[in-house]
Amino acid sequence: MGRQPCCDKLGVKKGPWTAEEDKKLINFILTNGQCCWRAVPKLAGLRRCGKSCRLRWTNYLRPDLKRGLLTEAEEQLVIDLHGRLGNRWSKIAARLPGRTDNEIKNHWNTHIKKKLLKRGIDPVTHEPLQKEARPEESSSSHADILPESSNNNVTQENDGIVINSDDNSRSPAENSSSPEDSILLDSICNDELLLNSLWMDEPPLVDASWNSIIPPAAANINDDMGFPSWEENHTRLSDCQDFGVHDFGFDCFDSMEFISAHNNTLEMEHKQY
DNA sequence: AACGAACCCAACCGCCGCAGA
DNA sequence: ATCTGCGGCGGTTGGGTTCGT
Repeated sequence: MGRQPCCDKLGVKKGPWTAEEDKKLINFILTNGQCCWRAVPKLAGLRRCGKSCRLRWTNYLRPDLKRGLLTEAEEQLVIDLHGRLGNRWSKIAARLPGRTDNEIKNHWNTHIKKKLLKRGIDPVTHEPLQKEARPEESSSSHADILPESSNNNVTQENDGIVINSDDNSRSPAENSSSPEDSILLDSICNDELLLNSLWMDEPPLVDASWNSIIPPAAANINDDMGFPSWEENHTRLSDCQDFGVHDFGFDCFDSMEFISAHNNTLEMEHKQY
């Protein structure tokens, strides 16, 4: 019989969001928090489906989002985590504060895949590309590439996660990231507890800690962007990764200061079109 | 300058898992 | 035990931008 569409198709707007819609959504969420997304469009006065609102918020409007290209360290971390978790973009994104699964997925498909191929590494299995029977490149589906436990450095978890124990040992020369980036990467990659928690599929880390990290009174609003600077928050975000997402309540973030600053930012961004 | 190719990324689509009835 | 609705996830697409000729 099929499921009902998530929203009434009639009268529901699609396509790019306007500044006006963004404002409505931001204002609504900042005043009411993230409640049931299905109800959001109606309550916020938007002609969008709830799913679209959620996506817009999580991928674009969330104030903790870090814009711009991924740093070398972040990229390396993504590669490492992908080697262990596969295409679980949301889980990977949870390890990179300020990055969304969509962003990482896009970056993977457009940049990292190519980089790995250039290095002679299969982006799917994270193994060195073999001269043998892999015609053209290795972008085929997961299923036909996963090794059958024949590799000494790759084991397979019961849920299909591919683990590389040492395949990710790239030459340091390739990683020209800053010392701080390296420290960040190392601290995450070498953290056995953290990695174990990944295997357990337990989400110890956070994708939403920003809302309490930026207390309204203490929020350091940048004049140009309207958001606290990433550099400043990053340490705090990293620190806060020791807490679960549920340790932070959304409702504590309710800054009219932020709303107006954010609105200004949005206007500026939309004017660029 | 004009055109096509390649690239990038925001947004959509459809499926899945979970919770509640 | 089954059904239904919702949120979330990963894959895909389409339009805009940049690059190369």
